[in-house]
Order: sequence, then C-alpha cells, then structure tokens
Amino acid sequence: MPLEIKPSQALKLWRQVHLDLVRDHDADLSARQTAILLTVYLELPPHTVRGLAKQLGVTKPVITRALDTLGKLGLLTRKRDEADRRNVVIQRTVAGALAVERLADLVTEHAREIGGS
Amino acid sequence: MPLEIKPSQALKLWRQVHLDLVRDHDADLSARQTAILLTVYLELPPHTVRGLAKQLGVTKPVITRALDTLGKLGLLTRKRDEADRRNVVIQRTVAGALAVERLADLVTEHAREIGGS
DNA sequence: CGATAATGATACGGGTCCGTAACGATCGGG
DNA sequence: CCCGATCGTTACGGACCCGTATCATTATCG
Repeated sequence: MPLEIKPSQALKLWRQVHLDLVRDHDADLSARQTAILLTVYLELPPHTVRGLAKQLGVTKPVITRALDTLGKLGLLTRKRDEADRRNVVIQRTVAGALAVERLADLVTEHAREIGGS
Repeated sequence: MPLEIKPSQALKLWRQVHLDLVRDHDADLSARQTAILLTVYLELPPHTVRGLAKQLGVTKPVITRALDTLGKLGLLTRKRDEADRRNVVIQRTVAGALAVERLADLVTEHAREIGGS
C-alpha cells in the first residue's frame, strides 16, 4: 500500500518544511549534510567515509568536511576502527538523534496540516 | 482528511529525496533558495524582495543574493514594477516551472516507493 | 518644491564549502 | 620485510554566502 501524495501536496509540504528550516536559524544544514545525517541515522552501521562518499556520489573530502561540521554541531562523532585503523567509523549521538527526530516531527506535522485529497 | 505520514516514513522520504538532489549535481540549491523558489511558484503574485524577506524571516540582502543566483540559473526573473519603480517584481520562468515540477515528481515518486503502513 | 520614508542593491570583512591534488598512516601480499 | 594499495585527512586556490551598514532611486506628503 503505497504512500499516496499528489505533486501539489508534495510541493506544499516541501515548501512549508523548508520555510521552517530557514526560519530556525540554528539548523541550516546543506543538502549534503542532511543526506549524510539521515543516512547515518537510518541505515545500519557501520558507516565509513568512503561508504558515504559512494552512496552520495561525491568525493571523500566532501564527506570529511561535512563530518567536521556535523561533528562541531554535536550531531555525529568519529571513531577510529580498531580492527582496521585506516577506517573511521561514524557514530550517532544523542543530540543527532534528537535533531533527526525533530525533523521527522516537522515533516509529519506539516503533512497533517496540508491535508489529503 | 489529513495527509497521513508516519515519522519513520517522513525520514525515509526526506533522505531519499536529498540523496537524489545531492547526486544530481546541477540543482544544489540551499534551503533558502529552495524556500524562495517554492514560495514564488506556489503563492499568488506579486512577489517582492521585501515580502519574501519577511516571509522567510531573513534580511533583504539575503533575498537579493538568492535572486541573483536563481536568476543566473534561469529559474526566476526580476522586473521593475512600473507602477512603483522602487519595487521589483519576481517572476516565474519556464525553466523554473520545470524545475519545480521535477522536484514535485521526485518527492511523489519516492513517496510511492516508500509505501504506507 | 523639499524633507522624509521606503525599496532594492551594493560594499565589506569574515566564514564555509567546493574540487583537485597531495599527504601520512595503515594494511596486506609476495 | 617491503612495496603497492587503501583509507581518511589536509593544502590550496577559488567561489559562494552571510550580516551589517550604507547607497542610489523613487515615492509620499506637508
């Protein structure tokens, strides 16, 4: 049973959520940062720099920089993989989980407001 | 009849669409640019710099710069208001309408893939 | 008229991000 | 062992965006 949503509803939803994100001056994440954050919190670990780079179709430095920023915001942490010390494992944080949850509520809330057919 | 969407579905949807946006290297709009674009295409004209700044809760230069970028991308145009030449009216373009439509399809498509309860 | 207000654009200093290229650290096979 | 391959990070030059303050242009109203 697919999730039914019409193009016009999709646009309204997208706009309302983006308006909220813009107005909330704290969390102005770029599309890349958002994609990384959600991937880490929705997909099964472990997450590595190279894996994220491949999934997003970007280069490794892009991931490194995004992790710097997300780490500075406390939404994610890095840990050296002791089994293979070349690897870095990206881990979730409490603050990150809260931020993701807040985003989910934001989308859900606006979806409800928009109303179905 | 509200648009039913669960938090977990909202997150999946948000992630999938952002993944597509990131992978599509052409259209990497910031949250602000996206909010502006959708506001112009969803709300009734006329749209002014001042009005958009107020709606988004940002300063006027932010809007001016975003319009510069969106204009360079061909998604929007500016026109002097002949009635009150202090004002600038933001107008839609064919390319902009196509981009918005593409975004709508992207969201709708991923919503269908995700599936309901 | 002239003074004031309003609008959008610009200048500036600072910050972030980009892509390419190089780097140090680490692992693994011969 | 050692040499190549792999991993994540850093260096660099350039582009973009930010917020504040200021600007030129235009309208309004006494």
